[in-house]
Amino acid sequence: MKVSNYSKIFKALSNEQRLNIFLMIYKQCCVPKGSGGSSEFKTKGGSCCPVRGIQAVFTKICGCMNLSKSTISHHLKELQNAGLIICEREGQTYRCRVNKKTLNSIKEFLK
Amino acid sequence: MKVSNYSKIFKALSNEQRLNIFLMIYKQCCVPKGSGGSSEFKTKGGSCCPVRGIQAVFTKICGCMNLSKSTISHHLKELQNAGLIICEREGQTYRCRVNKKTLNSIKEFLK
DNA sequence: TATAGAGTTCGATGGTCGTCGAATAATAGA
DNA sequence: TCTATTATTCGACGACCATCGAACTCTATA
Repeated sequence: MKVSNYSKIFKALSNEQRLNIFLMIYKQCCVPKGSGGSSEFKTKGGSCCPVRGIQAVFTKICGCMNLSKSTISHHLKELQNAGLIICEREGQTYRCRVNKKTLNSIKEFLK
Repeated sequence: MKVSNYSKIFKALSNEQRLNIFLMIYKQCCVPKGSGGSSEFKTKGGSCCPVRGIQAVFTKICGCMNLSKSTISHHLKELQNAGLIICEREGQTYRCRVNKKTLNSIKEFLK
């Protein structure tokens, strides 16, 4: 993979909100709203519900973040373009999962 | 480490030129000028000289990239702010090395 | 102290990014 | 086919980023 490709991947992860979305998909759970001060990324058991299985859904992500739908749609597209996630329509909803191939090549790159 | 911290690190690596500088320091060698098309990051034996030891120097970096001194200075600062490299003045020159601690925490983060 | 070399800071500029709301498209079910 | 729900696209806008050249500072040495 070219250097420019890796920089694209890093760019996709360089926005905090987008990184949160990625982690949400990665961990199949939601970030607490306004958790800026916490010292670690945490799962929340309250109003933000974990997503079953290996896939997170657009609507769930929207419900967990203070961002408009259009912004989240945009961020998901960026993550897809970078090859970090794979998304599929499933009826009316939209399911996303992490692309482990890309994740592995970053790990390899940083070795 | 906070999510926002990781996004900062990724941001530092999100610019292709800056990533090249980082790799140059990481690999203690220089990128060939205009190697955009190559499929991999390569060392060049020609006009771009490898830097001895574990440290790369400002001037060497300048000599290997088509960027102004001020731009390179700026990029080095960004890499420092992200904690990716450690720089020290040594007389008239400037030596940089990779901060392995940060590199390790990214690896851990992506695990 | 004068000079040269090495790196930094500053201000400007064109380009990209993150975000929004509104309008639109796609789908499922009544 | 009508309606509600879900997601996408569009246009706008302010903020941030990458880059440059010029001016500056710092250090070593003649």
